[in-house]
Amino acid sequence: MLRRLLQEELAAAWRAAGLDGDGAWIEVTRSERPEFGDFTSNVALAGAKRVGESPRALAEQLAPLVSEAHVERVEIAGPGFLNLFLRPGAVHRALREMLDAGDRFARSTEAVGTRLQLEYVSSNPTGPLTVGHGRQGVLGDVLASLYEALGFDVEREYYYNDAGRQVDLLAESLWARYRQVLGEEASIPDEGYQGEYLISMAESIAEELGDRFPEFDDEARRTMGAAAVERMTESIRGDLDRLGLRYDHWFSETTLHASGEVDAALASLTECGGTYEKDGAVWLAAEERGGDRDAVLIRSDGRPTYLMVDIAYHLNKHRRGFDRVIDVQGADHHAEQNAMRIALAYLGIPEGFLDYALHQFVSLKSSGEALRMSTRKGRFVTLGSLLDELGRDIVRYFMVARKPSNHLEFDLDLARSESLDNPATYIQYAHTRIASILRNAPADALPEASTPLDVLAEAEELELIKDLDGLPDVIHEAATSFSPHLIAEYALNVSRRFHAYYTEHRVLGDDAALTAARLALVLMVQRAIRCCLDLLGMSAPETM
RNA sequence: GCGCCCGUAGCUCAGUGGAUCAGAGCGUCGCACUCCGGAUGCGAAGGUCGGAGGUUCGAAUCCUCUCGGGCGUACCA
Repeated sequence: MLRRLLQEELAAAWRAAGLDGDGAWIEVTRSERPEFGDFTSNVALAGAKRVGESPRALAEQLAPLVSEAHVERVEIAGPGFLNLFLRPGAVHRALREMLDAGDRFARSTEAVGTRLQLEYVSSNPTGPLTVGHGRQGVLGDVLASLYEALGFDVEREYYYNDAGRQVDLLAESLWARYRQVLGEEASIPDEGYQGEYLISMAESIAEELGDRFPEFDDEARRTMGAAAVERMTESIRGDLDRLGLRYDHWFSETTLHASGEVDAALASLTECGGTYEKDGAVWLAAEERGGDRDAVLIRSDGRPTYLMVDIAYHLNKHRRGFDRVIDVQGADHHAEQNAMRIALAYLGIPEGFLDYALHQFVSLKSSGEALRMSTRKGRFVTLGSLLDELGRDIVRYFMVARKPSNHLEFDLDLARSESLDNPATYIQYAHTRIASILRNAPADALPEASTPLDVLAEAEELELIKDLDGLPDVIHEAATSFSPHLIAEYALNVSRRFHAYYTEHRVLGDDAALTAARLALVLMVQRAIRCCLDLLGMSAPETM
């Protein structure tokens, strides 16, 4: 990678100047404009304070010490930036290395052996998945792929609860719908599920069972609950599958209760001094550790709260031997995170064990109208209906193209567009177009390992190569800052640069040497785009 | 009231560990094809980066205040 290469050379220059330290802190970035060279370093600006010299003087001192192996010349600009102009040969060598690395050119081995678990969606089987779950699912899945690209051993987990109070409420709501279908007056409980999805379910149950449950007794509760959970689980799994989300592990909350892990977690917490009793309930002493307020762990009626069970769940994750876990959650869960961190701190689990990747909500825009989502109130657009209309690729792209911390306004008009106005289509088209070039290329024109690349002299070609060369950095940044949108943006940029290059320069021509080199270049462009599409979970079509 | 997120071009958004940061897409207007997939490309117009102070040689970026929007602030999950 060119950036790392230059970083090392600047560090070498730093040492050659007899300055303190190894220069590992030096930053090198792609230049914004051609007149600022290919890469720029802030070494003199950031280093000035370290050695007590003026940035300008330090720059003058370092510039001549930069090796000429890759750098043609160094210019000092502005307050003391070092602008590095590469020799074309260095760029060609970078392309050669990428070609030689094959399909794994953008992957890293930096984290091999580290076990990471990601948990996302984790919706209970009490209603259909919404577009909000869709965003979380894509976010989680793409993060998982990104971490895999860094070499992590990643496990994707879905946590759910198919028993307890919420399911009872679901059962009662379904029973009320069922009585309504049979022509009776029946009302859904106040905290129940108002969604219309229970109506069609009630219809088929009424047809199947007739008037067998006039009262909401124990048997009705069990039957209704089981029927609702079964159908909802089926619906959820179907949507996840269609969105391309595959899990390694499904974790049922019930097992935590059955195994005694909830009780055990409470006991450990108490042993560590993290709990106290008040008003007949057991509380987490959060304020003592800097939390906003203490939180109930065991209600006065003896039932554990969601938080208590979640603590047991995270203890379970830790026991399973993961080095790190990342929970992907919506912004509405923010408050709970502090309590969880404090609980884990009490239990002596290292701070770096748990990370939260937070995301804001999704609204849909179609000719100006926006819908808010709420499962309980039954107001939402389902993920399923969105998939029906747009398909996996488009849904995934739009879900992940925005920074997670921002609200996502899903532009249905743009998503529906089948033309290249649609960025998802535009990127895929670049891939397809290259596939077409490769199909048209005569067999003897195809590049080989020894194909000379130095005939690639156009500015657009060198820029393209530098872009390709930067992909590993983009992947690293996207993973570690929980920012998969950087991949979408990168893919769009490379596609744009390719389309412009294609219009300006012919790949297949009379000059055999030039044709072979250009084929090597576009092959690499295609590989980079395919890598991004793979990471995003989108297809990379050969034809469209 | 308090906590978190967000306010950047008509619209949707990148950029927010300082300097070389005023950017992209869509929309609008104009231009370019005897040729590898025109489902492409090039260009133009368009913004006092919500507002006001402050720190600095330098702020969309850091600090304070303020306005606007979202989400929390349950013995719900």
